[in-house]
Amino acid sequence: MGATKLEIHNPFATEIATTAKVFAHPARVAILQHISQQNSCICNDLVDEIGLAQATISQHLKVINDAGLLKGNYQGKSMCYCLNVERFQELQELFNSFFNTTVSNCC
Amino acid sequence: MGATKLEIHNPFATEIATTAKVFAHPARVAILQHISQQNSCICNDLVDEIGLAQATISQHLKVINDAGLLKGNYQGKSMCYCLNVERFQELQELFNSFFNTTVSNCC
DNA sequence: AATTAACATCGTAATATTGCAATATTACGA
DNA sequence: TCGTAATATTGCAATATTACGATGTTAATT
Repeated sequence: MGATKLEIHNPFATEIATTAKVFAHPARVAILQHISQQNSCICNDLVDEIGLAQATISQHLKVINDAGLLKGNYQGKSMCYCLNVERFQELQELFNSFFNTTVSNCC
Repeated sequence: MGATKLEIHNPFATEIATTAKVFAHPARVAILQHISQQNSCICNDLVDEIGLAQATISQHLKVINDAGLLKGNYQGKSMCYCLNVERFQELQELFNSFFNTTVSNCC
């Protein structure tokens, strides 16, 4: 054995874990920060900015996108990646509901 | 190649990612939930509760503990695991500062 | 149509994580 | 101190993730 036993855990725990995974790699966090810091739509200066190969950045973008965190469209030849703020806030609330319902009752 | 290139990312991104990893497994989230839901100190009924082997639970507890999230002490023969609420809130604030500084400026 | 720029996808190697059995270790009671 | 219950550690197999070169795809430009 070795793989994660996803099916045995409660849906909320699974949802939190799935969401956390998106943020569990510094490159993805850095990509989100960079997209956020630009005041115009940004394409793959991410490759220069983050310092990983284009294929790798693209792969990370896919993970972020699969979480519903991107809105993209074509502008000329290059993609435009923007943050899906609504979804981002949804995830923030998910985390906060986890944090806020987890308390200590002993010691 | 294949391993995470940790050194190339900014410290904040690395910190968020490291923290997120703790929550990036449903078993660890479930463990935190369970510890939180008990009104007395809890030991390894976690094994029954979560449905993983004792060695596996112990391993996950180590990850959670390494993040500073546990306070434990011995009670009779068994460990008492409690949430370190201060640290937990610290991490919540860390996440929120990430969420709150990440915004969308385009599209 | 051919070229080119910007991405995406595929294949694969390197590394990390997960899970468990087996084996320590630790702390208590007999 | 011996036995036992609870937990930690070790070693290893299975699986997942990360990274990148090579190659495909798409859309604008020539």
